[in-house]
Amino acid sequence: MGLRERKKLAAWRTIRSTALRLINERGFDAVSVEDIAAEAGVSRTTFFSYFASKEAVVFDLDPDEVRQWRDALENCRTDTPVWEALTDLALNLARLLADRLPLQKRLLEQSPGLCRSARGACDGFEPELREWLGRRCPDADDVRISLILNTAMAAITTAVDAWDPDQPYERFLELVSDCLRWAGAGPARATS
Amino acid sequence: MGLRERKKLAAWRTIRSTALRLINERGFDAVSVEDIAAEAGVSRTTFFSYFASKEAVVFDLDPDEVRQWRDALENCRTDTPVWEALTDLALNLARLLADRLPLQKRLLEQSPGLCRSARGACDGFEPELREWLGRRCPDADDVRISLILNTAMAAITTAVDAWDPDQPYERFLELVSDCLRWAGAGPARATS
DNA sequence: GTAAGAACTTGTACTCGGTCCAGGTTTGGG
DNA sequence: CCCAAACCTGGACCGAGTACAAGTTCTTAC
Repeated sequence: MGLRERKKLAAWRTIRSTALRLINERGFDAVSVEDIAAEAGVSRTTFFSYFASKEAVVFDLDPDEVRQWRDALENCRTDTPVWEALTDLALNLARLLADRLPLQKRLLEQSPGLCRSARGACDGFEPELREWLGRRCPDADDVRISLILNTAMAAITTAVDAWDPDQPYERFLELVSDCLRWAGAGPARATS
Repeated sequence: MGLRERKKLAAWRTIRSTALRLINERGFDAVSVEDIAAEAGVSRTTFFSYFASKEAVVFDLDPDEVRQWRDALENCRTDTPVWEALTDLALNLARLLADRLPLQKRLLEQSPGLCRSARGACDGFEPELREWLGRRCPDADDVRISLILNTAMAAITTAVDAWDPDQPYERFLELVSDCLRWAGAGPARATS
């Protein structure tokens, strides 16, 4: 890894941690991109060369995390039913994000403007997950694949919504697991 | 209905139809709020007093449609299983939106910026639907209610995504119906 | 070691969405 | 007919995001 790459990663992390600190202190809407850039010792333009939007600085994954996530996708067991494997992946991901998710959830609660883009944050995982699913269920058509994906996303979203970030993280993992189990079993059966 | 209200509704409809015409001609990103306001013979400020955002002018419901939707919610049969009733509601809503949905879908395809807010458009129905669901399943806890709601939304979203707006609208209704049936039955069972 | 060139940063200027407000106009009720 | 409330308007303002030209720093090939 050359000097250039190392510097880039360092800059990325500086900007991100600075941003999270400021936003944590003052709230998302009360911090401008200028504030973040200035405090991180970088220009506004540079900020936008690292993050596609102000929201992205809250939701983007660290390159390390991306690598771990890809590994999890690769080394996923193939002998279990799809929905179980999907649940494992989700729990895996949840553990991967344990550091930042409580903060993110707190931010979501206090500034509704972020909620919209939170949806978009999940979309980052979508293409790879879809490809994985396609490999995993070669006989399913596109609509079914999308449906499985979107249902799983909905379950995870529900877990995030329902979770109180002051509760221990274990509680969140339970929620993810529960929601996926319920969704997997089908809402039509569970209700009168 | 007084003159004031009638004028307001007329203005709402003028702005909306003007906006849809322009956006349809030039694309969402190539039309500014100024353009819309000017063409509708109204000021920019007034535009924002009618619509909360530029996206809203594409997705907001006509007051008439809102009334019809509320009616559908009220007069919903209570003797069928919840998921079936929910499916009926969705199909009802889909028929209600038959006029504009093809256009909306075409816009979604061509300008990805709209996709984000499309999610938010569904959120408009959420509070009332949630209340309806709560009345319908008094013994379910909040998380379960959310899960049912979000799963249904995911199914509908999937149907919208999968639908080609050049296909007849009947095809879309089928997709909605199919997606809700599959999601209701549970993705865990349908897959290996 | 150095020179050419790619990659990165920066300031500036611009567009556009969205908010705020003060003042003018219209409408409805009494 | 008149007053108060509701409505519309222009203008000023803020912040996100983009474009670009000029400057700086790293890489690489010689």
